[in-house]
Amino acid sequence: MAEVKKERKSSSEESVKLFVGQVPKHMTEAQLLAMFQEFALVDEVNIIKDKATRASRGCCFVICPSRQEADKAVNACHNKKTLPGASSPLQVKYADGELERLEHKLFVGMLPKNVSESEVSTLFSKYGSIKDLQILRGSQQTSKGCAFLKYETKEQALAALEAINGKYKMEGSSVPLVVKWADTEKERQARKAQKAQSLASNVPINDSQHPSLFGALPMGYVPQYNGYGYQAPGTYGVMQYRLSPMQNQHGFHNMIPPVNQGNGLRGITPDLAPNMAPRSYAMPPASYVGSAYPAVPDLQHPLAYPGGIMSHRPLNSSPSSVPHAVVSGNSTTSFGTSKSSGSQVEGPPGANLFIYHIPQEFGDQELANAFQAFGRVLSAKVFVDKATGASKCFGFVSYESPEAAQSAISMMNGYQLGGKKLKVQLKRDNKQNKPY
DNA sequence: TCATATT
Repeated sequence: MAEVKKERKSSSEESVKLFVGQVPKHMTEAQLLAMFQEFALVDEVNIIKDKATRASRGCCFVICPSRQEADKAVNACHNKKTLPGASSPLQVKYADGELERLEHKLFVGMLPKNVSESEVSTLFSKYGSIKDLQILRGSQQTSKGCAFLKYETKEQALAALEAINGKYKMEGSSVPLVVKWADTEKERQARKAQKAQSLASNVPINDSQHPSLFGALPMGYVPQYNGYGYQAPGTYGVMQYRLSPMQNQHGFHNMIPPVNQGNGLRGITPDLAPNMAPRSYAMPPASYVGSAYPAVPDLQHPLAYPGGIMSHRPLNSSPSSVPHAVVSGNSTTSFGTSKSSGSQVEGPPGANLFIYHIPQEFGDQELANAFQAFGRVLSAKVFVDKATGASKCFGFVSYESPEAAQSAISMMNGYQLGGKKLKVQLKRDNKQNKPY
């Protein structure tokens, strides 16, 4: 019955969660706690673990009782200490969403374009002292009709949110203001990635695979995900249809291949239309298509390039979507059939490669396929941009043996693939000779 | 252009 006092500091309003990277996988929470407590008050350490294997993912959360203590930990440790076994210094920063939560930042939408900062300020000052306010503006300083706003306290922000959101119309406006908590950095990135994704996959692809997207719409209407980099007033992230003349003229309409205009022809898939491959790479002789290629590593053209067959979907290719050309034949070494999931398995010293100038559309699977002729591929990883999902065009391949790696280097280094020459070399090893 | 990982 009696009020239960907050039992844990770690769940209180003012506590701060830090994200810590470059944590050796063998370290325990107790060890980390002891280490961080040398620099700041710490309530708790949680190692972030793989959901399936429960193994450490090499990072953790640190809960500090206040922002001040959290800052002490950041200042003392971030980029300043390298733990034994780690390859680079500790990364210590506010966990995703913490800064936003701490700053109680509000988004205000549906502002009339002609209202000024001071008018907004006057309205919102009724609920507390405003620490920061900016109306978002375009290139000619024209208002975008929304603003970000910070109060001194969360209570003030909440009071304003509840009093104004959906209830208050500014002078001359027929719609009420929208007030909500600002998106976190992570939510923005997610939206950005989704946008990049739809641009990459919808626009250049022939519509036969996306009938639901365009089939029922009047010409000139394209689906948009919430257009802006922030909340569109009143939409809350829901798909909506907007007229987009720019995309109609230059983006979407002109991308439809002539053969598909006006005749309602569907079902021409990229697979059957080799002329629609986005780029032309040196293709293996036709007789090799359908077998694992190369069967013999010392061919002139050691690659089975999947171009024109699967390259439209590099980002979410899965073993089942990988066509014939690359997985059959002699491969006891097929990447897809061995353990390929989860964390990167590293081979013995000298068996791990760093590869640069990987074609943009290669994913992990394509990389593995390209290198499987030289030995069993333990893992293959192409690095991608976190926000956009686009390949960074470099990656790693690990073999069981250094001999395989050497063979791959001699065959593949300098090999021209998609306009650029691959650079294939042994991966650097940062933590080779660690002290006992 | 060398493993960046957010329970």
